[in-house]
Amino acid sequence: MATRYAAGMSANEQIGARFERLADLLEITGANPFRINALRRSARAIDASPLDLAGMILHDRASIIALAGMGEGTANRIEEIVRTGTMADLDTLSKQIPAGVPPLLDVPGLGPKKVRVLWQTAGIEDAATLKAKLLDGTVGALPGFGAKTVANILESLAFMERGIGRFCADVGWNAAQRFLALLRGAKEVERAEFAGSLRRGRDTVGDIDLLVSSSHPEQVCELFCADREIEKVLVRGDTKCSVRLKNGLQVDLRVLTGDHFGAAYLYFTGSKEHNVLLRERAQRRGMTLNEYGLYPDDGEGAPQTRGVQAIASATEESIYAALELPFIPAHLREEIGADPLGAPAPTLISMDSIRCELHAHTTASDGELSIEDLVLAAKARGFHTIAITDHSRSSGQANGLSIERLREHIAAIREVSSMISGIRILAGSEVDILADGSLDYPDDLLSELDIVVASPHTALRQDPETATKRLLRAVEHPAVDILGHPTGRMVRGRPGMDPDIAAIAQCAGRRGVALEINAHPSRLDLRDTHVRIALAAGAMIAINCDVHSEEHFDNLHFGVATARRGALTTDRCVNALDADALSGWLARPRG
DNA sequence: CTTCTGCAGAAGAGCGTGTTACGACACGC
Repeated sequence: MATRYAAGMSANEQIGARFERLADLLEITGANPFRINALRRSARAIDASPLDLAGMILHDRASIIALAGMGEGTANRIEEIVRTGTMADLDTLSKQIPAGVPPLLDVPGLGPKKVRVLWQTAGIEDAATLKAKLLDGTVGALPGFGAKTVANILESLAFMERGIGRFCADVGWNAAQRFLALLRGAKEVERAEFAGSLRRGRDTVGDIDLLVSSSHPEQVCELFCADREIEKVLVRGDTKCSVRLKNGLQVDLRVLTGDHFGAAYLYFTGSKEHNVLLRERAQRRGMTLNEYGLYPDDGEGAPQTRGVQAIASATEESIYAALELPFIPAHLREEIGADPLGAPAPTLISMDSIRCELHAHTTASDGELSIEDLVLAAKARGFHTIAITDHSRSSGQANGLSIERLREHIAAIREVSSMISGIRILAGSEVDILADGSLDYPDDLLSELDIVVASPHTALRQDPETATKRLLRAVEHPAVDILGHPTGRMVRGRPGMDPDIAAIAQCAGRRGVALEINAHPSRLDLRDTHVRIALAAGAMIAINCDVHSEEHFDNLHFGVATARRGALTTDRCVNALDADALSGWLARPRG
């Protein structure tokens, strides 16, 4: 919540943030929950939309209303923001509700009802006052607040003071792999998987959702809760546990029997919005869907407890089929933009389609591997090509190569190439795109290279217009093949630039330049929404690990997940080309 | 606020767990 209106937000995100804030305020006033939910849906649809909604609202209102979850009310509000720069009822509510009250919704254990009681009956208007009145006994005397609740809220506040929010995906990935190894090693466990936003491949995770099938849930919960990385067990039931690790990450475990696994996997993978859409669809077809299965809707409660035979439950595939839907890959279960449920899912790129790595560093600049070790590592991964792309001269902090050193480096790469067979080695460079869009080496040197990845590393706070011009100039340079980590953002770090991705992608498409998804979990740049925009504008996409050490090859799945979320298909990815097609691409005519 | 059924008005996902008060409610997913 603190990051709302932060620099680096796109125009859509700034509009979406207003909707989200209005929803928070209305929730505290006790407005119709369906209305609040609808506002949040609009906020997410606006955030994720590849369309320039502010630009469209005045002349193409109908296209906005046609999007899923967007109606007249949303269009009116967007128009109001565009015309007046503000939203009248948001301003009115902001005056009525003190600024410190909505953030209290973020305190685990507090929902809108409790926040409202705290504010209206105890005059608590911010986190600091809340803490004081928890400690002096004021809160404990309020209805609905017993000793346990007071202790839990204090605990939550202390946790929040540690400043931990969402985590980069790799933190979640590593924790999940460790727990899965533990669980899969237990004889009571038939199957264990991670679900949630980690399975959907988001660039950050708020917590980890683990799912186990077993006939002995209590023993599984006991094993799980005894793990030594756990700081605190938050919830401990017979089939459901929730813990917080020492690094602050929350991990939720749910145990079910195998015949329900598909329904549970679907439910815990989410997104929440996707679940709601599926359940509404089930209702319309006279069925009811919960985490145990898809059942005929006979109007009674909880079908799984009454021995009702499920229509589908063991696999996700069977449930989608029974709902007359194509199977929707986890990466597309976000209910975003123009992706209404029921549209046929594209055949997405997958890990085994990736045939080469086109962005890697050696000890010549800031990598850990020699040319030879890098090449052998790439060969061991089964790649037909590895591109060696050390930093250029301006990247002093990364030991970028001078013109002379690059010439020597090219010769050294050619020599290794003559000694190692079975993989093609490209002599390249990750050349800096300077602030004005020029490249960091002279043209004649760039033309000697087999491949050029051009990337921005500095001046990442440029305004969108300057950034767009800068990147366009790089894409138009005849030597450039790939635009590396185009915005320079760092996940949970810096916002990076906010250029007009559509314009850049359109130019890249014309010139045969690929836009990179940098697979490092701290970058994931392009991000998922950018990939959609770039594909619509006609660009090819690269998925590169930006290898600095052997383990970096293992980051590929993060990049592929981002690509899948952006609906990238194999035919639009340069890393999926076979060796000849890749050569053909690199030999394309340059204007 | 949006969507769907029928054009104005209703309906809107479903469950486990914990707290607080002992059936009901809030919360979080």
